[in-house]
Amino acid sequence: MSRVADKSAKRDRRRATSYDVAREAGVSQSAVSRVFQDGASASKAMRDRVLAAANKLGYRPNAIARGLITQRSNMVAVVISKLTNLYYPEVLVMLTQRFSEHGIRVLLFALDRESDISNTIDALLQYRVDGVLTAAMFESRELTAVENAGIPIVLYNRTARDSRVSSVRCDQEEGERWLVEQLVGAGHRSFGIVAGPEDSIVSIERTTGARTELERLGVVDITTVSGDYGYETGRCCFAELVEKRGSAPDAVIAANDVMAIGCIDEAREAHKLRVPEDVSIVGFDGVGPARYAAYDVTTVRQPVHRMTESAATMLIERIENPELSPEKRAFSGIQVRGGSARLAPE
Amino acid sequence: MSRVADKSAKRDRRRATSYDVAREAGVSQSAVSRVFQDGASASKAMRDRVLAAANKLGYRPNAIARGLITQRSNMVAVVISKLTNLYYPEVLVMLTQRFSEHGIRVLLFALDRESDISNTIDALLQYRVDGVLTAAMFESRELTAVENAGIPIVLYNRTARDSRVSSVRCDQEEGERWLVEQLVGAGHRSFGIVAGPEDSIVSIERTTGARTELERLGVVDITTVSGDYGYETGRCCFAELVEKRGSAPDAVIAANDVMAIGCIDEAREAHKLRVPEDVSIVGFDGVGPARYAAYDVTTVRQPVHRMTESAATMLIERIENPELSPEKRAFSGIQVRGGSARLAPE
DNA sequence: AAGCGAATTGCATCCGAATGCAATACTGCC
DNA sequence: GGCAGTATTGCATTCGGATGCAATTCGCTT
Repeated sequence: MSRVADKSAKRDRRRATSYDVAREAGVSQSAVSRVFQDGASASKAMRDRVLAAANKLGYRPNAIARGLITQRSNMVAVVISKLTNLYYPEVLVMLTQRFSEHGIRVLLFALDRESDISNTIDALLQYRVDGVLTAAMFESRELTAVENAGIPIVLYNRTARDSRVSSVRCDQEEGERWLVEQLVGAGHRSFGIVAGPEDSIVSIERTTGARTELERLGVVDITTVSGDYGYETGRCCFAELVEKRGSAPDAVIAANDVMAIGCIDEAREAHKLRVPEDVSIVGFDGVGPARYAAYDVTTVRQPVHRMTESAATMLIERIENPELSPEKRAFSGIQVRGGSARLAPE
Repeated sequence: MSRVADKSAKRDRRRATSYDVAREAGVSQSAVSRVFQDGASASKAMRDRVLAAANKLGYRPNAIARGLITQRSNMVAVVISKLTNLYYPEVLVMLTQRFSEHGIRVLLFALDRESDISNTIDALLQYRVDGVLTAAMFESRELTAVENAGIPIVLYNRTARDSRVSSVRCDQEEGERWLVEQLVGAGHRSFGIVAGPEDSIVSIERTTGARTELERLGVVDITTVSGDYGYETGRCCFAELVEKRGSAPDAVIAANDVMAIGCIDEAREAHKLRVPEDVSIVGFDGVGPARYAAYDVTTVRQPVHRMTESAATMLIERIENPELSPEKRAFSGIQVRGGSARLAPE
């Protein structure tokens, strides 16, 4: 009795397989398999019978089993790190949708500590993902591990010294050049730079981009401090800048919008400065809060939509044709002339 | 010649299997399999030889094949919808980390249109996920489909009429009661309510919670408008409120922080009102921007950390023991007395 | 009605790892 | 030294669907 109950419970739990459907429809398992494929040949009669049976049993092809035999899991790994900018959620949602339009699922990996990365690589290799899209830092060694496995990889907003790797990025240097030109053109002569975490490549690109351009234009009064991309550190950084220099600089260039917002608040609240009259503050990214009326940050917006579109497409192309050579795409940011800075007249 | 080249290229591409390792180590495939499991018996000598061979060949067990035979994919589906609040990214990252601590991977599904949901269900059933955690709306029919497949499911911030389903949520009604008490206690008598999208359960809970409590306290002057959780509509909603009523209400209760921020900006900029002197504005969620000095929103913060922890744990427990009965947990929000509203003295 | 090519269908095998069972090796004990 | 008892190891099978090949059926021509 208990055995019977067990068995029936088990049957309820067990999902219908192609064999079950085949039996139900009185055809072979291959036939069922073919009906659930695109290019396979199957007569209308067959198709109808199989679909009816499948429907009756609630059959769905097992993607795991299919992946085993076809050597395609139809999954890609998307790797993000915790520290990444506020705007990544958008990126994530957009990417997921792009992939899903192509029948590809996203296996998400979020790492907070550096040490996690090797575990992460291990996991994604075990799951035989068809491709990897990463917005987190990969060392050359890690890239090699993924490449050796023959898995295409696309870097999002990071570039590898290793030139064999495809990447999509926003041209941070170009964006910073524009910001600097505008600020210098408006007469600012002393500058504060608020960098992000030291191991953030994006931050490095932005701050060195800004510094290089400042120096090219003959600006010598530059003070640099660094935060962690967060609001609180934005405030601290502004305070630190003032303390270091004895007074506020003419302009502050923050490595992202959130820190720029922190700077604006700190300037206004703690230092009674007017923005932009007393101090100009600019950011980078073009995230939502940068548009809030209280801040209206002058910034460079990343063309997130086109970037994710591009990244997904590049990865899919390389999954379908692994011989495709690497490609690096850089997108120009969108210049946003907000009210948080005095700029050169247009 | 070309055949040889092909073959070698193919071998490079093909990943080492347990058979390859077995051959290399001069043992059986079963032995390799056992070495890569936890509770299996294997002598030290065997283990060493196998690990050496595995290491040499860069072998990693194929999670897909393993999943097929063990009937456990070690993946859970996390479903989010595009419209969801700004704070979901945190949720997503935290969840992913919780699961990954248990060796469970996250398959991400993002839906923007309602119609997507049936495709999504289909996809997650095909991938034989071990569990489903959803922050998007599931109709009773969809819940049934998942349950019939014997897959445990946990709802995040939604409750199903269907009481057989586990869920984790923030007690929205309680939060709204507190906000309303505070506002009424401080003497506010006319209220505007800014609701979210009409199909958002969270919004419905919040606004009816607020309205019920207002009515209980004898407040009759209530005007309701609705937006889409975004900043822009927050601004529009405030304008709409003023237009509808002919003047601003004493207080505005927004369904989330972002719209509250929109209201604050609109009140200040377009209507030259002081916040909170002329109008009090409160939100819900406790997202990052709510803390920015320019807004300092009075709100109820969701205990995201505990909620995600709880949700992940509940799902994992039910994966490991499917007989476990459903459980609903409600967490109290954290009261944040910001500067955007006049409140009753503590 | 016979004949021919194309479309369908079934058979058998494969993907890569897990596992019950049986065979073997090893341990300690008398 | 012999034997019971335990720990290792290998064999064979299994998970669920895809696919090359051969057998069969169908449609159409003459």
